Amino acid sequence: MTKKEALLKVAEDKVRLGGYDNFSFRELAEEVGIKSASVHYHFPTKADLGAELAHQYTDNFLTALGDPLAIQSEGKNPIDVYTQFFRNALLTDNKMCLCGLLGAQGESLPDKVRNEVKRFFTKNIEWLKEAHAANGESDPNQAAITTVSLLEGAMMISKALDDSSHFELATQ
Amino acid sequence: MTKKEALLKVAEDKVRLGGYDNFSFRELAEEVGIKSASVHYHFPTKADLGAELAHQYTDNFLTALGDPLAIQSEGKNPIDVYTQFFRNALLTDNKMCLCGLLGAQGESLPDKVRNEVKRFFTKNIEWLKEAHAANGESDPNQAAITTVSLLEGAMMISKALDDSSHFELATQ
DNA sequence: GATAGACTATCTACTGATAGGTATTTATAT
DNA sequence: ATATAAATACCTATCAGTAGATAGTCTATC
Repeated sequence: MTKKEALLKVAEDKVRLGGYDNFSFRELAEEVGIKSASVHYHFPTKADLGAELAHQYTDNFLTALGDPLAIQSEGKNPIDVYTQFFRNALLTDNKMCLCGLLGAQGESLPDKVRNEVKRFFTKNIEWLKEAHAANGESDPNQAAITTVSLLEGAMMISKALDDSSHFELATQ
Repeated sequence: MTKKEALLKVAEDKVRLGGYDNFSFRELAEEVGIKSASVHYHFPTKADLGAELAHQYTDNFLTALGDPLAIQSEGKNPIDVYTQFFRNALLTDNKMCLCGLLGAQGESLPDKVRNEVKRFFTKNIEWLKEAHAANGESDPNQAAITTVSLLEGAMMISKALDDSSHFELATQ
């Protein structure tokens, strides 16, 4: 893993725990074993780092999800698969969705970062629309927005109350 | 309005826009017309301010909501009333729910603040359980958690995409 | 004269950012 | 093949700005 990759990894953990302000160049540098000035070589500004982090997070998530139609053709319900990805993020990582937290902070973020967060949700809703359409939902758009809202909200409540059984109840 | 009340009001706006780190004693002082050192007279530490803010927010919200059974006896569905309060918070204030944002940031907050956020959600779920029970729901607890999850999530998505029509769709 | 609510002045710690230097590797031109 | 140029990835040193917090002082009110 390159230093740059390591920086993004450490930053992701910190942002998912406490938001955009929950990491500093000095902390990242220290955990990775370089100096804070060197972080600026890889990411000119903090906004650049945040934007690249959200962009990569989005791409990784969508790649891992795969294609909703392909999932369905394997006999699985794509909505269940989607839900399972959120459950894993909460239970395995024990952390919030990166873009959920950043989305809530939206108005205080640099434009660059906010745009990447928007991209995350736009692409997620597109994916869910396809999935709900494939399931024969009468209003795939509404179903998509409801699904992502419920999952992000259930994550938030679980983190707030520090009890992931709430996620299970809300997604049954 | 006392200076202390004014401080809490300014702090609430800032937290609801960007989270716990989105205000400083200096900013609050300036907007209220006192010096930052004087803020420490009213709130010894930032954690004290944050905790009192969340506590008051919770009390104000529950008081405004009223009693679910009383609402029902007026011929209204308490869940619709609850939803309307969230809608107002989003549309009128154009801001996130204070405890939604703080809840997502949970792990990076001082214990004092986190406990007040927990209190908000615990009390909200209690209220919703009563409301769903009054509505004859078979599993009021699950319904309560689902309701608050969906509303908080819909708020988050609306703020992230800067489009409150998502809230309307998700809550239909 | 005691208390409340402000003040001035100051502290230490940390923030993101910049300028400029040092190896090391890679690419290009002679 | 060798000299030169350029890009890579780090470094030291430092900056101005801001953070939360404290000690001690003043003043008005009760």
